[in-house]
Amino acid sequence: MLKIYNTLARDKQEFVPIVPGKAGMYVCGMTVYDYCHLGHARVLVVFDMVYRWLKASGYDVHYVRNITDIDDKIIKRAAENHESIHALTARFIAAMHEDADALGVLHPDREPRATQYVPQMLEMIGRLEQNGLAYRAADGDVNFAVRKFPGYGKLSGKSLEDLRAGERVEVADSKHDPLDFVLWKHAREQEAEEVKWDSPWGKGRPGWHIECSAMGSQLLGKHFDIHGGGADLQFPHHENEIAQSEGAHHCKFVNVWMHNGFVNVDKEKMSKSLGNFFTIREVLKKYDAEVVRFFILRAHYRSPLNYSAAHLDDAKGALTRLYTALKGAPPSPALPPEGGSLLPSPIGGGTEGGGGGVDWNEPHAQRFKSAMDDDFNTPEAVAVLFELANEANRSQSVEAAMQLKALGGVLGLLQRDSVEFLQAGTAVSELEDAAINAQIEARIAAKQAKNYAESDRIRKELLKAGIVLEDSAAGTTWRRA
RNA sequence: GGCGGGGUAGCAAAAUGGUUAUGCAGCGGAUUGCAAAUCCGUAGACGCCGGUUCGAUUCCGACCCCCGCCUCCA
Repeated sequence: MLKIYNTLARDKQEFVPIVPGKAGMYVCGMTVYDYCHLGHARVLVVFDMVYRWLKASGYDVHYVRNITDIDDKIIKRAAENHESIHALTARFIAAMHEDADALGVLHPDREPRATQYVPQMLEMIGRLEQNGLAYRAADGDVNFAVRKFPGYGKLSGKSLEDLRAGERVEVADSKHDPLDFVLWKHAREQEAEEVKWDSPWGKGRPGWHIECSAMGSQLLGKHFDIHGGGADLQFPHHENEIAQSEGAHHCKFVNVWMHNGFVNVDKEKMSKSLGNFFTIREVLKKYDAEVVRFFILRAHYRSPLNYSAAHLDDAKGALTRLYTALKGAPPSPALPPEGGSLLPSPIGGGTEGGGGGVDWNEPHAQRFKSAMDDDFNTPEAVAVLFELANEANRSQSVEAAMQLKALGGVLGLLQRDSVEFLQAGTAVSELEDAAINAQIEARIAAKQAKNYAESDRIRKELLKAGIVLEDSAAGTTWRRA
């Protein structure tokens, strides 16, 4: 039985899908005006893990992750670059896909862009106006009237009084209430035609919050199962989504709200404004993408995750242990189809996923399942992986190794060939495989001649270049430190 | 100020009212020409003060400290 922490309830609750056997999930994705940083990586990986676990649990999942391709920052950046917003967003959407693929993130079922759903947004704004929840302000904007919506604040646990008391926003005169937010922004003279759409309220463009309400209900229905995003979206973004959706449709919007914790740097949230962010591609120059994925999944999704080189090194060492245990495992039956990993057969049978299947009756798998069912407790699930690695090492059991690999696959990990992982490099100037092998040959010759001084010299030299040699009965192998 | 989340061994990170988390690092041993890897064993913890309890890191209360949201933000 899967339990999920629901922000709306402030508690873990049993997941009960609206339609038995199906799950609809919407996650707020990126605003594409720059490269994704590690904070974005966390959302991508965390909800990819949720998506995979729901699938592994046998749900027919419909996963929607949107792209915000029209907003103030995009307009600003495009103007700075002297390029169209289309050119700008196209570039960063491509970059985001590259980053997501590298991290083993499966493609969502749908990836709607805000600019493709303007008609649906207009329709929704019209409904809100009809329902007396939207009004046209003096400046031409259409705003949502927060105080007309009774449930406002239920997600974030804020009351309108509290919000007003601590108010730090400069009040836009045109708003009836300082907390009202914009649904439709009137067009500005100087703006490009590209960012102007016709509407019953004049030319303009959508406010940020309305896109998720419109796309969510369009693609998943007016009422769906799971909505996720970073913890910083809880308020106001998700609060506003609820107000818009429920205000327009008069029915519950989302059953389960999930929010992932931040990536921190020196205990502070990684963010653009603080300038303490690291882009995914920057980090991937130094660290293997799977190490980054493992680093993220090793912490619980709701906990803060502190980023530092030392922590990534630690994650690398841990993942190396897992892959080392996989050395004796048979090679993968096939490469995964889309940048990710094999999806093992769903719990309770089924053959989908082929040879990557998990034996769910095995004790480790049962513990793994219990952990994942307990609000996606990946740290616990990963601990089970290490116990399986120990088992595989101790007993030299191929079954244990295969089970390890299969369970790792549920998290999108451990699907590469072990040697490939252990020898994978990331630095620019590295020894070629041929050079390494030549050195190894030379060392073997020295060893056979009992010239240990020479063999040790060669090993030390390789170690300086980051190459660790391992002698065994089967011969000498190498990996990168 | 309002609301919310935390403080676990050297580092990272879970669970749990009484019994081994787990990974890295440490220590002892096995193995190795020496190593590495691996295995076996071992040490080390629950912010502070009270309370409940036969027993609390785990429940309750006070306190100290950290972080987040309240403004665009994953």
